Amino acid sequence: MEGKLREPLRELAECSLPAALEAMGERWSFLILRAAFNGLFHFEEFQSELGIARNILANRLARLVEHGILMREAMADDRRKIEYRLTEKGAALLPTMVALRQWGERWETGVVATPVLVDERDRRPIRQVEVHGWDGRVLRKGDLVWALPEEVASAVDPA
Amino acid sequence: MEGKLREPLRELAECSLPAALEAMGERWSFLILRAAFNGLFHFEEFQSELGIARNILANRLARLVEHGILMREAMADDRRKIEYRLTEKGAALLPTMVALRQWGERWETGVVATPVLVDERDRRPIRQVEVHGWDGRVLRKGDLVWALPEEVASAVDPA
DNA sequence: GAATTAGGTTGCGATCCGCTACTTAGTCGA
DNA sequence: TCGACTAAGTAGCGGATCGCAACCTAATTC
Repeated sequence: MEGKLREPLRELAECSLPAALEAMGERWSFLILRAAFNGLFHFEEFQSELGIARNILANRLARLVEHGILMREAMADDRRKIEYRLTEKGAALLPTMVALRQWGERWETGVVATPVLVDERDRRPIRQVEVHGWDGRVLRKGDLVWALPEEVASAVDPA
Repeated sequence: MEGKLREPLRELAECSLPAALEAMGERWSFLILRAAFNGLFHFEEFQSELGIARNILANRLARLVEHGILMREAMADDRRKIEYRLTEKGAALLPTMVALRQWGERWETGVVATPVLVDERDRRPIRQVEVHGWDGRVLRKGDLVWALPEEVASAVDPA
């Protein structure tokens, strides 16, 4: 029952988790990302809201820009001001960030944060982020297997 | 259109993302977790597969045990051997880990990893991990708002 | 009881983090 | 147009963390 989910770790190069962590794995990166999701765009905003040291913040912002997660743009009306905003690639981290936050709520702080994240349309709380199979079933640890490309049932294939 | 998703960052204590990062935000933590998901249990397995320094590995394992993400248990048949295995809390990080990995596949390495994660039951690839609303809609950056508890539509409330 | 193995610990140099102070370029008000 | 101010960094430095190699200890095997 145990070793169902088994990836050949010998080929670490084939796994993109290290690559993702290369971009987002440093201290503060996720908190900066969250601030960007929350509508903060400027150096001083990040600095005062997060309480991060200025040189570290400068370093992280440069790194996130290098990795294409944030865009850096001087504002037209006041060219001192630099706007950092999420790229499509950065915005694509939303599920990861929400999943991590929900995990923290459930298992670390133990309380649902106030205010709560809701769907703007119906003002209901969002669902837990889960792993779903092709048929929509929620998959847990034991439901996953690694398969070679030729072993994968294709989407047009009837089951 | 921009600042839709806005959390009052002044109350950082209310957000559990920092708490989650406290537990999982250090170097190697996620890769150790992935190895644990992949059926590795022993110190030497982690060490040789990840190539992590022994003192750092010892430190991370102790930390993950402290946080209740891994369990540490000496094996009955050979009491030198220690088994580290995922707790329920650790297993609950699956969606976060898969989301991060999928993001890396899509945006960093650019290739779908081989082998591929499939649902054991139908051998089809799993879905992308997404944020869903109460009604099942996929929610993106602009679809989310923060709401105080009294503003949240309850599940029994008719829309 | 000697050799081996699992899981660490220790020491040390290199890197990273965080704090404070300083700098530089652009803007504003008189 | 000159001085004050502000946004976004950079520089210097002490402390913490990382990574490598060597060593250690208890349990097991021969």
